[in-house]
Amino acid sequence: MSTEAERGVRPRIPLSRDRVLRAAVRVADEGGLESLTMRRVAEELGAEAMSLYYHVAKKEDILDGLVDVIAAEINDAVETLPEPSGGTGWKTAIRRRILSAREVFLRHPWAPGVFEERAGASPAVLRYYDGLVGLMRDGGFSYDLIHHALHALGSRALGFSQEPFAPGDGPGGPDSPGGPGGGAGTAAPPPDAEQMAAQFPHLAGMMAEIVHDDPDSTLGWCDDQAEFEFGLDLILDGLDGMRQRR
Amino acid sequence: MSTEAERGVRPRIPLSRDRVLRAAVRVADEGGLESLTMRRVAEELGAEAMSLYYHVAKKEDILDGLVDVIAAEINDAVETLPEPSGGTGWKTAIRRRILSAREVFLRHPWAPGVFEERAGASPAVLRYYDGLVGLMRDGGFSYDLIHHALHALGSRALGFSQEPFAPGDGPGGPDSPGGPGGGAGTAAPPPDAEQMAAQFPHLAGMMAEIVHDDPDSTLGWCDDQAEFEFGLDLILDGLDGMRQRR
DNA sequence: ACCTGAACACCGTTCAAGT
DNA sequence: ACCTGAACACCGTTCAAGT
Repeated sequence: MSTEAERGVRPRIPLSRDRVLRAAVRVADEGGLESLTMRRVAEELGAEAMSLYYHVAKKEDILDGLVDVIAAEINDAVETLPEPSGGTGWKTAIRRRILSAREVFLRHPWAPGVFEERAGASPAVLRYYDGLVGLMRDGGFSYDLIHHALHALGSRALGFSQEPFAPGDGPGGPDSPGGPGGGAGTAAPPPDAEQMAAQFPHLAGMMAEIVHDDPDSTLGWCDDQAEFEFGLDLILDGLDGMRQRR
Repeated sequence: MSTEAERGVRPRIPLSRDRVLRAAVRVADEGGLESLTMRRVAEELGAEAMSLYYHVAKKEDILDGLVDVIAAEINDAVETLPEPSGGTGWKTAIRRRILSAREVFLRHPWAPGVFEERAGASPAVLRYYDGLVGLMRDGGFSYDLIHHALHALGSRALGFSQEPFAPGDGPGGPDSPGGPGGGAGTAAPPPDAEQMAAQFPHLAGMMAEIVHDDPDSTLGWCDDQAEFEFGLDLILDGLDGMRQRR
């Protein structure tokens, strides 16, 4: 809510890499990734931007550290989960782990964007994946199939899906194209809601039915949690079939 | 390779939104997304950065336009594909479309990052999805299942997977943590190659077997194309089962 | 109508200087 | 050992001014 400086908490406590990273998480949680500047993080700590460079090498170092912090938060949540029993216990266990990891990402909506390209650098992420591999191994998977499985799950293994297209978003976006040209060059003029049915008949048909089936979902909202679980179970069930066929 | 200015192609041709976008694609293709600055795009056109603002509203407008340009390139490739025949023709058709789309992304490695958050604004992307929906509808899918399917496919529907963790990347990254603190706070010290086996036994076991099975893949490289197709087929096969069970 | 020079606010980062 | 002021190079963007 308010910075330490504003609260009058003078910088008695010395800075540290750890305090810098925790401050960075707070800044990103409040203002998103684009608000995460060296100056803003320093302000959060009641210090100057230049002081951060004594504890982190550069901004990218903070981003790497952020991945590690969030992955550690995931590991904390995941390692207190109950152990799998027999049968398809592997699937329940993996499912539970992934869904708890997802809860962490729901608390830090900026995190997927950072994980997307920096997950490989974090030991905590490796630890998380090590747990997944162990669970699948215990469930009777070959290492080869586990390897394919991790690729197939992609970011879903970590608990987020990052979908580029949300069916139900109207085209054109928040603001109109702007500029004098008008024509988008490669594209037709921005279609309004009615015109869309003509240009994208199948899409319009699908959306109409979805809205009809669930009137609560005004303007084409989707249940993210249900869709995430649908996709997850589709993949896990497919993998289970392959596991048994060996 | 060289800018128009360097080549001596004086800015006789007036600027336009279209030329700006095509120049932006060239800049991103050559230098990646971080090299895409207003000044650099202008330079590519032999103009000044300020001149761009007569044809685009702001930089975000360029990014939206970029999505549309690449999506149009995908549509061009995809709409010349042969029509599906009977049986599970829907699957072959969808598969072909997605794999051709993927080829476009291989030519523009920066594009997934932009699509990730801006795909909804592009009419060309809508057009692409409209095609997918039509194909699945013809294949006997309900709109409801198509809707789930698009969420389950996620970015794979567009032809890219954007995996946050590539099994085989060593931890620690290109450069060491830096800074005086040493300890990463939440994480153990950076494990070297041998120590990794102790800290991440399952991961190490998996990687050892993969490297053993395919000695060509020195240092844990994976066949991206094969993994993409594995995940894609896993999902498409699962969907086909659900389609038949209705 | 189309383009630009000068200028502004804001970045990340360096470095010599403070305590 | 730890922090900072001043400064630099580089962003996106505005605006009055040129043709």
